[in-house]
Amino acid sequence: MADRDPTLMAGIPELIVMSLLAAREMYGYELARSINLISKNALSLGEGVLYPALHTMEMRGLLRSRCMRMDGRTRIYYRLTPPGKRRLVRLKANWRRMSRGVESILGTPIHV
Amino acid sequence: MADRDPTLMAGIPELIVMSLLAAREMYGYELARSINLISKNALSLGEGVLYPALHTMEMRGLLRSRCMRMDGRTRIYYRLTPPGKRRLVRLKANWRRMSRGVESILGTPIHV
DNA sequence: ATAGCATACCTCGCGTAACAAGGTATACGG
DNA sequence: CCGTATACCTTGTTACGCGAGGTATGCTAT
Repeated sequence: MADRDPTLMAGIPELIVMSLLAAREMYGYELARSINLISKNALSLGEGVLYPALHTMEMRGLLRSRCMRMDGRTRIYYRLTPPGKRRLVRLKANWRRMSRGVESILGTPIHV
Repeated sequence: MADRDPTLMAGIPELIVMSLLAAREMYGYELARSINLISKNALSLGEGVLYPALHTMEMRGLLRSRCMRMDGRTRIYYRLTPPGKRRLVRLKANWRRMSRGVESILGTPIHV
């Protein structure tokens, strides 16, 4: 369980969210802004993608959330669980693998 | 038309098929084998993905097909049309962009 | 001959993920 | 007290990727 590889190339939202959460606890809105910021707008997770993704991941036991009041704001912070960390390792490896695969084809002017 | 960016990160089948066809005319089965071969099995397009994709792309005017008899085999060869070439340029740029975006996040142990 | 395998094409139906659009509520500055 | 930014959420649609299955032909070995 929590061990499937859905579509080989989709699931980037899951990958980048987990990757950010590996560094530190963050809340939804913050994740959305960080993704835009760090990737220089190459990536952009709409809230209609982000929030459902967070809920699904939590339901699958990959994330844990806790409600906190900070700066007069109620926020839901998420962090990785151990299964989530394990899954992140696998997702990262899959990404690199398939990314290299795509590059190998893009950079093949003359092929066999 | 023939100008949409579907899901930001899906459409890899379309990208790699067009990328191969940019080099030379190929037929479906050959594409499937080439993708496995060149990517060293990092990528694998099942026929349930490949053939529908080819049909869709042809319907959208990105590919043209012609039936040929070769080596006692009937094959359907596909090649890029001018709109297809233009679209390939865009898809490639999108791929690089989003690929770099993902890497920027994966490689961010300490972030802002 | 003929069985079996590789080649070569195809379709149907499912699950699910990405997305847009819309909705609620609170804090804060002017 | 109004607008904007923050912060969360859901619903409905779409379409993509995929597995499973189906057809037909040519080659090779028995």
